[in-house]
Amino acid sequence: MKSKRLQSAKLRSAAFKRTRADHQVEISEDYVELIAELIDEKGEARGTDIALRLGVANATVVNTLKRLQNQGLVTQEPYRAIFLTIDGWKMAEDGKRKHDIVEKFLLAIGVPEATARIDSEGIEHHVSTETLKAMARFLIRKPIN
Amino acid sequence: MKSKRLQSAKLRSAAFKRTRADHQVEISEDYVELIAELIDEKGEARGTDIALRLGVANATVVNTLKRLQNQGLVTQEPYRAIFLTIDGWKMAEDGKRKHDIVEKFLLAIGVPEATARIDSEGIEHHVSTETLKAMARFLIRKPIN
DNA sequence: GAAAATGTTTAGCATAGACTAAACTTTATG
DNA sequence: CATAAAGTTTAGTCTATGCTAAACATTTTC
Ligand SMILES: [Mn+2]
Ligand SMILES: [Mn+2]
Ligand SMILES: [Mn+2]
Ligand SMILES: [Mn+2]
Repeated sequence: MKSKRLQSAKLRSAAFKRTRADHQVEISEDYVELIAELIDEKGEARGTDIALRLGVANATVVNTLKRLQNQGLVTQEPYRAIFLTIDGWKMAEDGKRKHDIVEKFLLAIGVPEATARIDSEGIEHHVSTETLKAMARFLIRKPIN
Repeated sequence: MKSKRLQSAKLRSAAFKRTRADHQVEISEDYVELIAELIDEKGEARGTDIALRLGVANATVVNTLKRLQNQGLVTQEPYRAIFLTIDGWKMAEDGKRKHDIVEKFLLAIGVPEATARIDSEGIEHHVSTETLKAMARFLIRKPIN
């Protein structure tokens, strides 16, 4: 009982710290995933399309892309389309895989399609490898009915 | 086919917008839930304990509590404990209920305990009423084994 | 009850992510 | 090919969340 009390602050803060860490990479993940999507769909990713799909202002995209470039996830030149680096592609693919599993999993437990699309956009970033595995296991055993 | 394309930017941005909205209330939810927890456990909530459990600096807690006070979620006086308003209690209780369902649900699909504790801290804020219902349904049908 | 320990606030700073408005560049159109 | 439209960047601002270091207040201890 006492040991549980004593550890509880440390245990508790570990969870909050993980959530804060998740939030730091969340935007990067969404951007690269979206850029990959646009390249796949339209052949190239332009700032305007990113802004439109994210629902943010153009200037916000310009700002964030600068950071992604500093992080080595994208390359860009003025007035040109945006490209992903090797690291960017890797993050995009991992992100898409995770996103798909989470969304399909929500559908499998009976969440309506529109809601699954919306909720998975936020949930995906807080799902650890172990939870993702559990979701994937569930999907194998009990596919979408 | 075309209509899907046309709607896709709007549909896509709706999901991102919801996630951004979730993030705006996330910290408030975690704070009031934690404050309720401390009051329950120790009889009162002090800044230091909040900081310790969240894993942030004391000054950060002071800052954030000012905002929560402006939002009408807490009341406080210098060098005194922190209290929840009616609205604060409501948010804390709703938050705890949601958090519990998410955590138990993760356990039910086979996520290890430590991981369920950590992941639920982030996931809880992105779970809509419908998804929460689906999780609750699942728990009734298939309780933790 | 004075000194030390603990708790709390203030001050100053940094980064991320959002916005609007204005400037500039590229592309399309008449 | 000149002008209009569309796309992109820059500049300036705001809020939220975090930090450290220093000041201040309360509580405990001797
Ligand atoms: Mn997302
Ligand atoms: Mn919670
Ligand atoms: Mn939380
Ligand atoms: Mn989140």
